[in-house]
Amino acid sequence: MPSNARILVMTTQTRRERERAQREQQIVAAARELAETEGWEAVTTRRLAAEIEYSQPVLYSHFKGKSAIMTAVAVQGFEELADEVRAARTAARGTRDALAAVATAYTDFARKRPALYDAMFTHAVDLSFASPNTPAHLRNGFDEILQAVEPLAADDDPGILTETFWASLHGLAMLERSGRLPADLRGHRLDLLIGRFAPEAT
Amino acid sequence: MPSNARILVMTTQTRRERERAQREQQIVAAARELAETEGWEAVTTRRLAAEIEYSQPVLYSHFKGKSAIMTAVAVQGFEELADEVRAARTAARGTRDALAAVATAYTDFARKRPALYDAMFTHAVDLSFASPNTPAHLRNGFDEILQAVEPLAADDDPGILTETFWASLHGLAMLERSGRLPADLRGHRLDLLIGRFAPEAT
DNA sequence: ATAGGTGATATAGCGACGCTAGCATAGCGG
DNA sequence: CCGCTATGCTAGCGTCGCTATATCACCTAT
Repeated sequence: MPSNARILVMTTQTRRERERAQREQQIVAAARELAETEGWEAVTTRRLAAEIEYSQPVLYSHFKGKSAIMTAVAVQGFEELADEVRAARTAARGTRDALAAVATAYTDFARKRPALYDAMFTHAVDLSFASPNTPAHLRNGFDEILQAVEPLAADDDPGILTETFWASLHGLAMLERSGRLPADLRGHRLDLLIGRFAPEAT
Repeated sequence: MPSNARILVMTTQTRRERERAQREQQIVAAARELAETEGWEAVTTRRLAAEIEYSQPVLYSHFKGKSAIMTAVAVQGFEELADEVRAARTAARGTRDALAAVATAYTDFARKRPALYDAMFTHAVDLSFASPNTPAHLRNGFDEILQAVEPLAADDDPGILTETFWASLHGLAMLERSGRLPADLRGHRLDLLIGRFAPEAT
């Protein structure tokens, strides 16, 4: 019977595709966990293969190469960063509070997930940005910051001001993480930055 | 004759030391040039050895490893960055102009020498910073920015404010270089940043 | 001038890396 | 039940940073 045969084929196909998708997620999860616990230099294709209990070449049937795996991890990171920034922003009351909450959430994310943040911004340069074909998850984080900055833009372009504020947060996160700024003054620096972008207590 | 012998030994010693120092500089220069023309991924120890026309192991009689060579390049970069920022600052008239000049000089440096800037901030994490034993060249650049920021500090701590401003410049430079901020709005972003740190036209 | 000693340089190789070619095998369709 | 497809494996290629060992040139002292 063709209909039964088709259904059978379909189900085994879907099962296989499901298993394939699961394994792909396993790879990404293993890469992320390994990077977060031992750093990206410990993430090798052999190590990843051992982690998912498959041989090394199967990675290349899922991803074009190691950098594609890192990019997949980065995409996960962008989703989570957007979530955390959104949560912080919506929980805040006033305009200035919202900006401070966003800034704190952002830098906290970078500090608490350094390997993930590295994948997003230091590696994975092939990820498109600020262009029409930018994936949605990549824009979401920016839009969250935009929401907090926009009320403070006054005569300035909100988008450009958001870019500037975002860059400041990124710079703070990067320099702090490499030990180039004293860690104990982190709160002071954030306060000063907020003060410059939201002068009056609103 | 012991005196003649000593003198002979000294001169050959000093000649050797001079040659050694020259070769060491050759290594650093080769690494820098190779990185600036083909990127750091093209800088391999074999490639460097070929460039200075010596065998690979001689590199390890000068430097502990490849990362030490990159650190040496980074130190050169810090010296030059400090020079350029100082030149820009001393050429400026008013307070706000000085801040703008410093900001432009800094981001221009990062944009025009991306490989050098990468060595300074993305690689070479082992370079000590913000600690008592920080080498002088590393502090000079910071002090230059401090000179421009200090008059604008008002009630805020000048050092912490400088750290914050510096981080903003660093973030702008990094995000622009990876294509995450549109290049054509670079001037706009700098203007907005300057406006936030030096509100009134002084 | 020459033998002895010392330091500097090169050859060769180690283990690990990202990645790929080619083979075996398991599971499907007819 | 047979043949095909495609999936995953073993093995290996070229390159990486780095090092152990050998060789050789040069300086010292007789």
